[in-house]
Amino acid sequence: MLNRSPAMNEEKVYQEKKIPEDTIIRLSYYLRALIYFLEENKKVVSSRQLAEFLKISHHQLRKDLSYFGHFGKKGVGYSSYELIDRIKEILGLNQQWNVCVVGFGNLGRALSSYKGFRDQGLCIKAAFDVDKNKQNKNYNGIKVYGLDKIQNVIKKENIRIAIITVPKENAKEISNQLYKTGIRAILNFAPVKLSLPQEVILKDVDFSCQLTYLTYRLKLSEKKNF
Amino acid sequence: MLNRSPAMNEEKVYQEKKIPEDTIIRLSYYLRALIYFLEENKKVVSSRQLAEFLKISHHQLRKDLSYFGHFGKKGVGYSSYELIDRIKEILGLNQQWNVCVVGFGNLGRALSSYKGFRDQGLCIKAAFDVDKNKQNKNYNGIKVYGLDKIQNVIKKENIRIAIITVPKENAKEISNQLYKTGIRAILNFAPVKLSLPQEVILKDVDFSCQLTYLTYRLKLSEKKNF
DNA sequence: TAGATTGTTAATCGATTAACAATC
DNA sequence: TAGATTGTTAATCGATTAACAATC
Repeated sequence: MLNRSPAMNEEKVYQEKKIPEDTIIRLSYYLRALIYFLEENKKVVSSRQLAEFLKISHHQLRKDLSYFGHFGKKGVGYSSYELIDRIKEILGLNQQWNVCVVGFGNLGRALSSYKGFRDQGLCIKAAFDVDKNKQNKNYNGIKVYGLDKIQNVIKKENIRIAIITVPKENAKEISNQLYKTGIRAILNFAPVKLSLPQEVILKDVDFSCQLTYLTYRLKLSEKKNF
Repeated sequence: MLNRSPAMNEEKVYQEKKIPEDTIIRLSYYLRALIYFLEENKKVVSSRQLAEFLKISHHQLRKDLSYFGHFGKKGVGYSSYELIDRIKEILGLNQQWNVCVVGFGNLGRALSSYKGFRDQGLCIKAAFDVDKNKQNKNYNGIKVYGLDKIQNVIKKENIRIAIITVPKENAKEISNQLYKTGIRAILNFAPVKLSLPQEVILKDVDFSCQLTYLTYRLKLSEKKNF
């Protein structure tokens, strides 16, 4: 690679192996399962039990965890409570993350009131929308601002993550604006490929694609049965 | 890939090579890009142009298409119009699919009014909710029914795909009910692992997981800068 | 101690990348 | 013909699966 920045070499110090994105996603599932087991008063769980519950292989679960350290006791299993803590630490969920939602249509509203976020340290601090009628109102404790307030509110509320739910025509411009205010992590629901510098962590969620995968598979299984 | 589904052996008879799920998802992106290019009056596109637009490699694009046939002209490229048609055919988007939404909260409403679906042949025909206040009303042309009407409406409207947006506590029961009425494809937004027979095509969408991936990466890049 | 279960290494599998012959 | 681009085969890369030694 040209122009390798010094930070690149140091990275190795912190992380020997590249960790698959799927592993990270599965970590969230492990966390959820562990919380469930703890609620059921299971204080120790084995990789087999967790894996069975989540319908994956126990090999994979142990392999995933092994990227990050040794969390279990051989012959015994994992302490639910401890492993929850460790996974939260790995995922960065032991701290609070302030989030904003840009675009306060149906989807923006849905995400703003989504219960699952808050107990993960994900805190939606503000929403933005062009529509004057929506502005300066509270919705489930979340205030809606005009787009011109993006810069100020993000700074003031120390927001690090943005969720884009604006129409696809406006998504690119909004994403650039967010970048300028210092946002480096975006969850994008607009069906467009955003053009942002590499340093931005970008995740696309695309409903149409997912539904279309279903139609593909349905069509396929029809062929099977003639 | 997460949660690879096992029904693969039988498919082999009808389909020589196993096709990666990611390839199918990318096909949706190719389709979208092609539609964009056609709107811009580009009647012929090369794999390089499409790939550049989507920020993937042209090798991958051609490889993906090669699973399904030969759609281009060597030395020339692809006819946008033709390739659109072929991809729609592959994905099953040349026919209408009737869909229902179970759970008419914010998210259910958001999906019901999502514009991107209809021009893909995805037609939301009905919604269901426990809340009596929501029932028997129209919302953007979509009627909301009580849960007791699931069986009847799905049959009557010839619905093949269900979207689950109920709270996690109710998702499993709803999914079983849907299975009993003949639904074999489900897009599940509830953060629980559903237990359904293998034949059911199931796709989970999990907002928390995706956001958490962002927190993980943000935390990681912070470490790098020391 | 015997049984159970972890953590890690090795083997397998599958997907992506690259190269190139075919051909428009 | 020369240049461009596809489609496919081969090479590489990476992730999953399996096996097993370590050890509670």
